[in-house]
Amino acid sequence: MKMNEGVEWALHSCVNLCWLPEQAVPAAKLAAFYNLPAAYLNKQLQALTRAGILSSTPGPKGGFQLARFPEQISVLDIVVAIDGPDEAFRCSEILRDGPGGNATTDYRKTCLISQTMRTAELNWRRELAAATIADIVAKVERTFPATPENTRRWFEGLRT
Amino acid sequence: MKMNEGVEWALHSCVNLCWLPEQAVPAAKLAAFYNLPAAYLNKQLQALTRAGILSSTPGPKGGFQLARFPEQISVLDIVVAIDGPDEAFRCSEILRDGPGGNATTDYRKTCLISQTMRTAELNWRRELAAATIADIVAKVERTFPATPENTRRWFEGLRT
DNA sequence: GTCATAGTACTCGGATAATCGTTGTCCGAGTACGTTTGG
DNA sequence: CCAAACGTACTCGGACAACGATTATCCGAGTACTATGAC
Repeated sequence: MKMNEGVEWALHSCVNLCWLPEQAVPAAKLAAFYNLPAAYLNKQLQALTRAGILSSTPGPKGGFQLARFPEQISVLDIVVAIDGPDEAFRCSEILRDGPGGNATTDYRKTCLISQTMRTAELNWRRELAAATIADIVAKVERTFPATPENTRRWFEGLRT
Repeated sequence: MKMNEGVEWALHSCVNLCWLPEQAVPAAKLAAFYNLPAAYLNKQLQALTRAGILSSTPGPKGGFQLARFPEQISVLDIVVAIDGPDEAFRCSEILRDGPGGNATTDYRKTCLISQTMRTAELNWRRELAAATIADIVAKVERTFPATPENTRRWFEGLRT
């Protein structure tokens, strides 16, 4: 079980975009900040755009920027946008193929093993849905007060 | 993010083994119960054996059986045995490659994004660690009282 | 001097390979049982 | 009749392929800016 690596990149990029409001940042610059492969990060940002988390503008002075307020972007939103909506544990309803299996019943709901795995994963999703980008940004600014200004300056410096 | 499919098979097989105590059940029979590929299920049962969850005996009248009491086998134990111990979200510490990155600090602990993902996943693990095979068996017996006897009879019938 | 126009550089976007992990299969090592053979 | 040895069938165990998803890369469509030339 391995989550798509792009989730980490997307989360960090969204946090950085919070500190660069009112401007579009190209994928190449966001990638250069962490020395990431630019083309691949671009692919992830495209997924965020399709999900309505970012908005993109092509051409010179173009790039990506947040499409919503940070308070309205949950960590789960980004995970789903990059990693897909499917659950990790997928009940294949093997009880149906066993003796006494019924073709009509939905074993995803009746099977107690499925229920156990499902509720655990649902709570995981709930926790990630409660955490917003704004929360993370606030914690970073409280823990490392210099980070926002440093980040802003780094991107400004690259701009020249 | 997709969990190994064998986890579901392993969980169901362990529950079935609870109803067949004092005897070794070969992988082929456990697979036939759900029409699963026998050789591949065997592979998963091997992993459970390596983890100390099952004990195996080769030769005629051989097979697998629980190595511990069902109360001492958590769902997490089985997940870890089959799917591996690695976490789904793996912080690659990209902050180190960014400006102001330090080579000595452990960003898995300081990075707030990593913390958020980590605690959510830790809670997920905690929940699965609290659920034992005995719990699931008890719930099944309470919800479907006929299942244990039916299962036992099915395996006995195949034995002839 | 001013405006229109052509050119250029830059950006996203999707289509296209390479790599890794999961899925699936196979054959060999070892064990217990049944059978046979000698005493 | 009894016991020991042999052969056979069955099981796990790990090594070996096939498939699919993730990872990575590249080129084309479109846009805004810039430079140039005509009026």
